[in-house]
Amino acid sequence: MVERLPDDQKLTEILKAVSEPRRRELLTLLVQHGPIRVTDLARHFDISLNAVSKHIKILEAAGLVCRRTEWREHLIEPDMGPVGEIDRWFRELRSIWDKRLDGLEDVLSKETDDE
Amino acid sequence: MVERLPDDQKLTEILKAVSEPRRRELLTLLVQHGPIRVTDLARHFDISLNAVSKHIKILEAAGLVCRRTEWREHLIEPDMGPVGEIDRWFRELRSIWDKRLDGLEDVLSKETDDE
DNA sequence: ATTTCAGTCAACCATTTAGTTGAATGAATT
DNA sequence: AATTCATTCAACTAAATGGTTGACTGAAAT
Repeated sequence: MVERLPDDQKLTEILKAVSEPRRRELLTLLVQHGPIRVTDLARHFDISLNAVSKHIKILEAAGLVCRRTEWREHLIEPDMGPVGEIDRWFRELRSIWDKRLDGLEDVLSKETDDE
Repeated sequence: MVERLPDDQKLTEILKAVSEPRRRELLTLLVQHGPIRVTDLARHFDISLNAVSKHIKILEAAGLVCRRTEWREHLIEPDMGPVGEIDRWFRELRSIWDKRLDGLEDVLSKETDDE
């Protein structure tokens, strides 16, 4: 069986968050615009304010966004940090891949025929 | 309104594909193991062969995996290529962010308040 | 000729997801 | 006192998702 890494859950949360096109748009607007209120954010999209609010909660849970609340107004701003987790995963995967290919060269020198 | 990039759809496909923990496990096993048959792949997981088959199709559609079919036997092997798309997206996002921060310094000197 | 086998396809089910509308909250403004 | 306002919460709907079981295919092995 395949071992499940401990940070798997967090990585899943991050990846699921950014796999939604609208959430990526949201994120893009956030990095372009900087801190912005939920309502103003919603104005740029053709979905309801509520939908935007929910998307933000998901981004927030993933740590991709943080919120500074000042009574009614919630200032939302992006946090690129968690995207590094994705990068780390990718890097690890590639390292495993490379390691295997290195090992393969040894096998090739022995001429062990296997495809 | 927010502009939608043309490669958005492909990126979504890739991200959705890897956002599924089991698919990441599948991918991990693939890079560790190299080309492997669907059935052998499935043996490592506690879900049905059919479920694995479906996951592979999704990975394949995203270009993360390719398949060499030889009659009944389908040899599956990973392709890290598309993960670069994720990286590119991330990099672009960060570049926008950095650009904005640079601009912000100018704004701070002018003190033009605008939301 | 029958069975075995690797894999997909099809139909179905339960859960999650993205969206909606319609409250409720409670300070600030009128 | 009544209204406005920014946001979330709750309930609902439709669609997508991940899983299952049960065919089906057609060469190879018995």
